[in-house]
Amino acid sequence: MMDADRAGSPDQTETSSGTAIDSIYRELRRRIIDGIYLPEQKLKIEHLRAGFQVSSSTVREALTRLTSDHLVTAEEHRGFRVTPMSMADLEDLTQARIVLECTALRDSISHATEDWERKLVRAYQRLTRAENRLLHDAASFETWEECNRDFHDALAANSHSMWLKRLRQLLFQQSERYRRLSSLVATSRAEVHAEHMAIFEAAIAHDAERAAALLLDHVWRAANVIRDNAALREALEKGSKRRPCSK
Amino acid sequence: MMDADRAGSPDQTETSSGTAIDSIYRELRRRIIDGIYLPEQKLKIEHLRAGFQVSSSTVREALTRLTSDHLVTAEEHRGFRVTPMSMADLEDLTQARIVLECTALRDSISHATEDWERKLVRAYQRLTRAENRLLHDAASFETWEECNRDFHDALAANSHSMWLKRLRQLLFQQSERYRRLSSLVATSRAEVHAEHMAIFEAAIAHDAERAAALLLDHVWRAANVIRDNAALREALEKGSKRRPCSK
DNA sequence: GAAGGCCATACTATCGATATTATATCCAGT
DNA sequence: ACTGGATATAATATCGATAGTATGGCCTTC
Repeated sequence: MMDADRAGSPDQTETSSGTAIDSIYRELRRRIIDGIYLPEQKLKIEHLRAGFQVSSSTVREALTRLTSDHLVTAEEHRGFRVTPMSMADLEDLTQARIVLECTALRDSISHATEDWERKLVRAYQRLTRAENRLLHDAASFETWEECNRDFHDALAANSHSMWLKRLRQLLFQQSERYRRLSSLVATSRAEVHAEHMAIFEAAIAHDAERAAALLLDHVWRAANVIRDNAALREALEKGSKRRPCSK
Repeated sequence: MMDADRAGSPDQTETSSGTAIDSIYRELRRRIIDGIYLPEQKLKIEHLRAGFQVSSSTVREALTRLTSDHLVTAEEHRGFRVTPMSMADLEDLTQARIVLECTALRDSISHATEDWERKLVRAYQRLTRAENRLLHDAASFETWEECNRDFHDALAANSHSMWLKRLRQLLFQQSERYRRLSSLVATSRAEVHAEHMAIFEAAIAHDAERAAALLLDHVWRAANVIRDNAALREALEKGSKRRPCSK
């Protein structure tokens, strides 16, 4: 009844996920990261319920889950809203990311294995292709972002610490919000690619210190690019004090 | 402001919370950390609902929230259960904690202010008292744990990075689970107190490197104590493979 | 004309019941 | 006996409705 819309292939066990909560959770997450829902925007249950054609409880649980990702903030008796963004938060986030990303990378390298390196090479190559394509095809941004995420995941993947990886991923997701906000069209692609390459090579060479230092720079610069670019957008931030319309 | 839930107000942080979900959330969290609910134990909604005299939705949301703390794990169509514990996880957790605790402490010291130091002194003094009391009053363990938490919170409190503090707190909470599991009766109290004192003095002296190094040792040793003590309990862990009865 | 309290309105929190899905049980077929 | 599968059972996911709270506007009062 409810999933009649995407029915059709009997063999396929559900495209996105079995449970409605989960698919709504994912969709909302996407919208928040993509900036479709703006920071501090109110997320009214009734409104979303109607949009998704599900019951309020379902939306409610999806929102509660988003709270774990710190993408949504709940206030008692005042419902849910998109977690705010600010330059201060970006600064903070970047600092924390550097700690986790670099630690995880060092750890990865110190446990280096054939298998990990193979995967890292693959991720790097895909990213390289995506970065080349991006030079003349601005529409492939989506793909690039995915490859970028996979590459950074791959760098950390070999760390034995699930906790480091888990927390790292949480922060990375947060940083994606900021990256989207500042449509980083103006970024000098070449530089970013050079940074990725340098990190990759240091990692493959098992030079943990060098790799970590390069990664530190990389994360830091990316944040700077966002900050500068978002200088324009900051107006938007300040403007959001006047509570953006929810409808 | 918004996360004042477990802040250092010793007077009243209580059940009187406006919403039912929240009070059940807290109670469940307490039970899990205290080990009343064992690792991997199934948390059946219907059973809890009856116990708390509330509706299933309420319990469900409380459980979903616990997922953020990684105290509860949800599997699709298979409900919720207490997140497993293992020696491997303790190892991992300790490593990650060291990174965050030490970074936060360094950061705290580098921004040192009068006010912070005052608060740190107070927390240290309370902890000292609690540790003395603990020598002849084993029942005051509860209090000690609270003071210990406050002291470590205070060490990190002056860091400007909300993210570091947030993640640090998450991991600290996790470590409390392990501390409880191994009723650390046998711990040589004197040593622990000496470690606390040394960290405190280095922090007050603004010797960030020394303080961080001492804290590293402290966290590491605490984990070792737990591991050794829990060697006995490990049987329990292995035994849990045979899924503990959920009633 | 401004401060303060009261009511209508809009949501949220909570409920109890139903639809779905997994797990355990039991029976046939080899 | 043992595997395979149909059915009963137990829990979960989802629903739709109601009880409870905050918020903003309106009216009274000074």
